[in-house]
Amino acid sequence: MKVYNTLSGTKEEFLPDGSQVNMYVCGVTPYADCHIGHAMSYIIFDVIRRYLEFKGYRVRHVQNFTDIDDKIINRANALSISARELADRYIAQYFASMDAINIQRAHVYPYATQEIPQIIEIVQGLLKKGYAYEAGGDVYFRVTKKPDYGKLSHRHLEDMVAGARVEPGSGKEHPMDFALWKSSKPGEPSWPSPWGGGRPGWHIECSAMSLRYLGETLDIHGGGQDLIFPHHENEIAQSESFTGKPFVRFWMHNGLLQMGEEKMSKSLGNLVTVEEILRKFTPDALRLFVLGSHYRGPLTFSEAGLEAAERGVDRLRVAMEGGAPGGDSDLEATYRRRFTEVMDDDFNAAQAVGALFDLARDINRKKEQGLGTKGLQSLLKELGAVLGLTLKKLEKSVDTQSIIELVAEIRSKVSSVDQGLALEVFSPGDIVASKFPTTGAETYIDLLVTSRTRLRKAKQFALADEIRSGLAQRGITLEDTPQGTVWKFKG
RNA sequence: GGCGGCGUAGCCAAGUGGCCAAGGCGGGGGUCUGCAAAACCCCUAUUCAGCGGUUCGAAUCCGCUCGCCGCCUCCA
Repeated sequence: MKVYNTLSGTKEEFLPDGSQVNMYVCGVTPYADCHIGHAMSYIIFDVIRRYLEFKGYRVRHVQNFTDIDDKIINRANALSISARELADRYIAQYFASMDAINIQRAHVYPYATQEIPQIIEIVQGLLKKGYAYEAGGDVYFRVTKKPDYGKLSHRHLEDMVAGARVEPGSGKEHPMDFALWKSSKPGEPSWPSPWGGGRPGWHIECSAMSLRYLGETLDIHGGGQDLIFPHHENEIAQSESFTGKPFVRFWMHNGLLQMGEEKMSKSLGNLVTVEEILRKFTPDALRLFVLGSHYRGPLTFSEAGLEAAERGVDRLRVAMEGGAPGGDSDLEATYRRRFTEVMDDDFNAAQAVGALFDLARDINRKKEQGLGTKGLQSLLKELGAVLGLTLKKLEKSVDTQSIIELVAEIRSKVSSVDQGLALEVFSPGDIVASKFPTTGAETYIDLLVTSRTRLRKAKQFALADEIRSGLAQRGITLEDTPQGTVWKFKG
């Protein structure tokens, strides 16, 4: 399979050492709710991992939490809680959001604050080799000592220095030198070190964690494109200077989520949280929205786009319903091959999704023809799962009370039309059931559906249609099939 | 100033030298249905921002022009 490598700027043949793939994905700084940009990135790397596993690789996935930095300290101070408390709160929130959108958990989630000894060891090693220097309790990386500094982001030191926004740090030898260790100010969280009390710089934790949990050379290191510079560039500088080995075989970066004309970012304050999205759309719809475009390209957030994705995923859900035993091994093999071919080409999930829609059409076609569909349906389920789609039926909550009101309304209308019909439509047992509002809404919906069927048999179509439209207003759709009427929640 | 990306049907979007330019949403027609819904069938880009060039052949390669965006500062 081919995978695009940011380092080379081309697609390369993906050949890990053995059957194991070591994958490190940059995690979050837990100081705020997860937004859909995070969702996009982690959905993408979730699919990459799921596909590698589908291909038979054993993936070891490590993802960090940067649980100490300026933003955490500032936010914690503003809320008058400890940095630890704040980080723990948002780490819990991170897991809740990601679990909700069916992201597989990494095997290890190291915390920056729990890797201090490893970090200090690396900083000491870099000092010893002359790649770093101390300046007043801070330790900086000496970028001029690394001749290929800039190789990931494809820039040169001279160009960067020429840029307007580079400000020389007080004790820095070179404006692009970056902190490995920062001395702490009074009142800030602090860890003892050979250079005095302080805390790690932003980039060093990833070098320490990946080295400890995955070894000197990673197969895949991923994150958003916004991390290419300076974060990942600096990680390379640190890690390779320390170990003398190549740090990463494949650098993978996802495109960024855009909000209309501008990007979504914390500083612009135009964030949409995962929680907000899930109030309106299903996790599958969010996934389909993300996977509909290429992972390296930008994605523009839009409610209309998510609505389209919701309708689309509903087609896949419908294809999973019903069906008869039987298979079509040729067709199954064709789809499996098509799916694999496009995913082998740098995880072209958009093409894979296209294959799933065609597969769904073939399933529905066979259903119409009365042919066996179970084989194709289990394939759709399997390939959908590789993309992290659950294809679960929509489950929404309904207002039981409003359904009961509809029952009462319909009953009075039926009896005003024909007393005898009323008795027939709502049998005594039905009416007894309706006197107990503690019963779930399903009971009443079923009651209405049954009554509607009887009304239709009696050619009372106006009343039957009132039941249908009444339920529709309450978020429930009816479908009359040869096997009878089924109801479902509206998408 | 440096680096990188984008511009494909009403909308989203795949496609990087050659079968009819994926797929989704939307729209139109039809089948089914008491009517619907869902599903299925057919239609919805002779054309890929514009202009030149390379080639037997380009949306795909090269050049220029126009428009848009990201990174270079915390960010997935």
